[in-house]
Amino acid sequence: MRDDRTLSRREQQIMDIVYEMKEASALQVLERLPEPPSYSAVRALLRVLEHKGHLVHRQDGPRYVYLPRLAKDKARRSALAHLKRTFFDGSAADVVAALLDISEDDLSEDDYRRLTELIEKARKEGR
Amino acid sequence: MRDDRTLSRREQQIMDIVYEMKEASALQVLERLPEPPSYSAVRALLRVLEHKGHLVHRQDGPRYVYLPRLAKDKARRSALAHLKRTFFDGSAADVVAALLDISEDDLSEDDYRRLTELIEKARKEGR
DNA sequence: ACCGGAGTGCTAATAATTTAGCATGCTAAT
DNA sequence: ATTAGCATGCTAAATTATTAGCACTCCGGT
Repeated sequence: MRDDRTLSRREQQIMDIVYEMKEASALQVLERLPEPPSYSAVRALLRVLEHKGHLVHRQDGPRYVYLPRLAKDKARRSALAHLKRTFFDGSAADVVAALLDISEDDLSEDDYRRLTELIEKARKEGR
Repeated sequence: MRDDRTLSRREQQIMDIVYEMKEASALQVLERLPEPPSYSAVRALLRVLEHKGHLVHRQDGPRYVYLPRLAKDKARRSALAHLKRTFFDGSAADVVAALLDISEDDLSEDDYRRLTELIEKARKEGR
């Protein structure tokens, strides 16, 4: 294990799954891994991720259920900031444009209203 | 090299750098890598990434300059879609909320106007 | 004509990741 | 009280990734 902050390929895949599911057992992770390895391989990785401080577990009956150690909120921001910088030259507006583009289908009238409100609110607070 | 689609840790780091810079020589990548390896290690990775189809290079005088093979637009969408799903339960509105939150400082009055327009436009087209 | 410097590709060693398998413990059902 | 099932931890082997170093080429300056 070279580094505690950056993740190996499998580690990254597993963290994504756990973030998406909020929490997951070894079996649930296994089921969602592309080119899934053995069950025990998954468990080993989960243990490593916990050791590195990315996950914590709680006992759920007989088994461990893992969840991200970092508050969802922080993880979100950090991932979003990284994406914004890496792919969008740091432009929030460009992110929104792309977002609308890929989201058309699942945005309701209410969603649009909410978005507009969010922006209005930020605009007022922002100064 | 196990897989052409998923990236190893270093490969991921390098791709991020190239995306952010639009294009980069081996030396430029090296300068930006955390815990930088040798120059020749970086060159080897760049060659691998090209072989895998993630980068292409063009000759720039005596040296190679690498750039992403995938159109920026596609790469953006794909990365954004992944983030939206992984961290935001697929909710575009939640992404925007977080985005505004981390972007306050660098949004001008004009930016806010542009954002509102984008949303208006999408709303009209979306139905 | 001969460096020196800066680029390339390639290769082989090293380091890290990823994996399977085994020993063990607990629980519930026969 | 055995057994089957499913969980755990651990370890060692196999696979991948990462790296440094060498051989070579090209160019510009002495």
